[in-house]
Amino acid sequence: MNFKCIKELSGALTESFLGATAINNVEILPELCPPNMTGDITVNCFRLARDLRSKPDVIAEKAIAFLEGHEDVLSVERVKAFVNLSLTSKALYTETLADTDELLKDAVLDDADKVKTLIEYSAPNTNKPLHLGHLRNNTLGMALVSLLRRVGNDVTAVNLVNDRGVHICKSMLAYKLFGDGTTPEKAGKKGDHLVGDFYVKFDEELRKQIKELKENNSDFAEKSDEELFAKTEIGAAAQETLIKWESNDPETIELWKTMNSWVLKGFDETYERMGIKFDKVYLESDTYKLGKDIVLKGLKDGIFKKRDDGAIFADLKKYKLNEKVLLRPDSTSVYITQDIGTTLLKYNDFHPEKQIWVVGDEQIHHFKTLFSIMKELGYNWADNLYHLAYGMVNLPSGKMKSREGTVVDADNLFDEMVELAKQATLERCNGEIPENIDNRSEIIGLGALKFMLLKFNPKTTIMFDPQASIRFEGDTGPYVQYVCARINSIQRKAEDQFGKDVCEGNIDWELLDTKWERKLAILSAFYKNTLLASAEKLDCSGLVAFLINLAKAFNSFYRECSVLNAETVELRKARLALSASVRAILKDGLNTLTINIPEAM
RNA sequence: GUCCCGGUAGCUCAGAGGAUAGAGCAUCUGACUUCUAAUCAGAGGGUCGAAGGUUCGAAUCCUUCCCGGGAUACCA
Repeated sequence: MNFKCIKELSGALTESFLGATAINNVEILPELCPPNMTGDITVNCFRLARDLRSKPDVIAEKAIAFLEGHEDVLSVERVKAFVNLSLTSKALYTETLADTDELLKDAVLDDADKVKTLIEYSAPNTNKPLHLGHLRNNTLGMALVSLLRRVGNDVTAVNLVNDRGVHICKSMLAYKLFGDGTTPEKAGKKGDHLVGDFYVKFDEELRKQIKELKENNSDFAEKSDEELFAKTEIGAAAQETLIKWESNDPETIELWKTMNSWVLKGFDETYERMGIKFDKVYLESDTYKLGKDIVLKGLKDGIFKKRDDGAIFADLKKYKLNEKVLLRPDSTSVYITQDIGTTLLKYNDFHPEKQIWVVGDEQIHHFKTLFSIMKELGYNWADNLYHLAYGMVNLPSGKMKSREGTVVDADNLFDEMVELAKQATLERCNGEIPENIDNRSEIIGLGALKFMLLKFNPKTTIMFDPQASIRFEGDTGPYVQYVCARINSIQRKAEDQFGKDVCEGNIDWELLDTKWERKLAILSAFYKNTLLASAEKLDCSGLVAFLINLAKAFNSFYRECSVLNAETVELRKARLALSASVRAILKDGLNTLTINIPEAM
């Protein structure tokens, strides 16, 4: 929502500087007026100078002249080419919190700007449970899906599960060797954790065998672990398992199915806890052969080339990329071959205008290569493929490494957050245990975690300090949730004291004239642009910051202005309505970030 | 070597070429007989990695350099 006087100013300035024939009015996005200046919002005429083809000062003068006479404007002040204006209470509230339904409904893209989008995220391997790194992926992915839908796009969310390959065979082999017929039920463990244990077990055994090789054979002493993999008994067996899998060996397939079902069941629990739903889940075991035909056809069409040894490759010089092998000399696929296939598969399944991959930034080069190849293949939609590359999550002790046991397990982290939320809740309820304490703690704990992960710009590498990151105070999810809980509480008490119809009838918004009340209205005016800018940048961190600021402004208001003990009935009604409107925006924002709100805290 | 991403307060991070560079945490001072203190009000804390350049104006754009991370596979 943009204020009427700003829209009219835009028209007036456009006509004045560009003439009546200008096709579109110059867009004016006002800024929040800084605290040391007098005014509600600021029109920055420096920024308008280029579009209006005039000097900032001249534009500012013109803007002042127009705004001074405007009925919605209380006062204007010019500092250099900044035009600071205060709005009348009537204009301020009418166009913001007095009609929050409209404000929220209006916060969508124009139809022409809506894009049918397909987002792939999560993409787990079925050999170990999810850890904090996956959590960042999942949180970014689900929030992005939610945000793009919120502003009106048609979005399809898909997952591509990496359920085959030598890493899966490692877990399978370790299970065969050391599993002793255990199951998740027998072990009392989630399936993904159980399988992950065998993956670790495989690695332990592998390292032991590599060490023995090096000790017993001086030829091997200088070799890398990777070179020695196939020389170890267990490494060779893992490769053999993969060959058996690929040739459909019944026993191998049976074990693979069993263990994968354990893992997937475990993932489903984790997804459900986070609130993740995919429109479609692709399994790599179904899709890994795709792509080969496309490459062979590309060779026939002269798009790809064949090397003397038989390998087929793409020449990507014109994209400033190296040659990329697409089929090995033995004509087997490589990683990118599958991706060519699944990209096309996803396109054919959903016909999106844009495809987004939420994948870590170590794969930037891979996606550049993939997108270039899709362009070479001549798909006209290949210009709208986008890799949302997010940074790693590091610990104070350094990188997370499964092998060294330094990963932060996702399920354990959830439990820890929820338990801390529960303790914090219990501490403040004077021995009286709320009936829905578990549900409440779940919402607070997960909200804190998601909010923390979304606070950062996706491309930054996050430092996750368990001590510092698990917090419920300061700019955290619970801080915003708490404001909603406070408003709920006020609402309940108001109804108890003054009856259910406490907020009915006309609201006189102009009674809300303190700086704390006005601040809430001013901030709320920026909600639409915040959402749209976040969606455009594919980055929720701006929305997170907005919610913190609005929540902060409410807490200040809460201290300074009593709702239930307001001086008059009319004022009380107006403040109740104000609070309800703020809550509606906070709820809309948190829900867009896929964060829930507890009834009370 | 080449390419990509970072470097802003003690720490973690925000900062559409625009006003005196901000927030949270930590430290310090104050506020619960009060609509929920998971809160609020305030203080201290900065050579925006360095040096040049462009501009009326640079943390932001350009160049060079330094530091950290990643990529540069016929691994996934």
